[in-house]
Amino acid sequence: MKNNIKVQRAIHDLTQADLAKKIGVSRQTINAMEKNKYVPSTVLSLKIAKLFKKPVEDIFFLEDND
Amino acid sequence: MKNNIKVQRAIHDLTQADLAKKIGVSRQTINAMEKNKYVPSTVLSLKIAKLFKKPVEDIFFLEDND
DNA sequence: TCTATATGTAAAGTTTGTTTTACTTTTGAT
DNA sequence: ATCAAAAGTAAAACAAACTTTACATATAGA
Repeated sequence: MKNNIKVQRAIHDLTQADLAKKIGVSRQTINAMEKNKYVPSTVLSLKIAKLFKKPVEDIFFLEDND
Repeated sequence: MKNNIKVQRAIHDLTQADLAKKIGVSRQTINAMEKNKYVPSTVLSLKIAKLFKKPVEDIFFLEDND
């Protein structure tokens, strides 16, 4: 799975730390998500999508190996 | 977080085992999700949404305590 | 009622998400 | 060139997702 959180952050002018605070996770969690180190929970993706006012599918993308 | 997987299954006439097989998890995982035993990964919610041809937000819902 | 299929549940174990702390590297402004 | 803020990274520890096995309960049809 991939995501475009970094782009959404840029659009909304948020640092990783800002975003982390807003959705209630650590900054490292945001960083790891952006670097595709792991797959976040559905609660996290829903929160991020809500914050950025986009559907989950516009931010997180399935890949062939998923 | 809540979800309406059971309803979607009914609409598509799928058993828990059917759905489990289609998205590549165990039947108990589907059962536990329906009973809100845990929060699935974003890969799972994307796959389920894709299968049911609905946005993730139409199947999974944030609650106040999330 | 008998039987098959679907669903619920539980425990143990493995894998993976997430936090915390801490340090390094990059970037941008002065 | 310097400095501060932002981003990258890593290891240890903990929490949660997910699997496997196994059994119990429900439901519907013959």
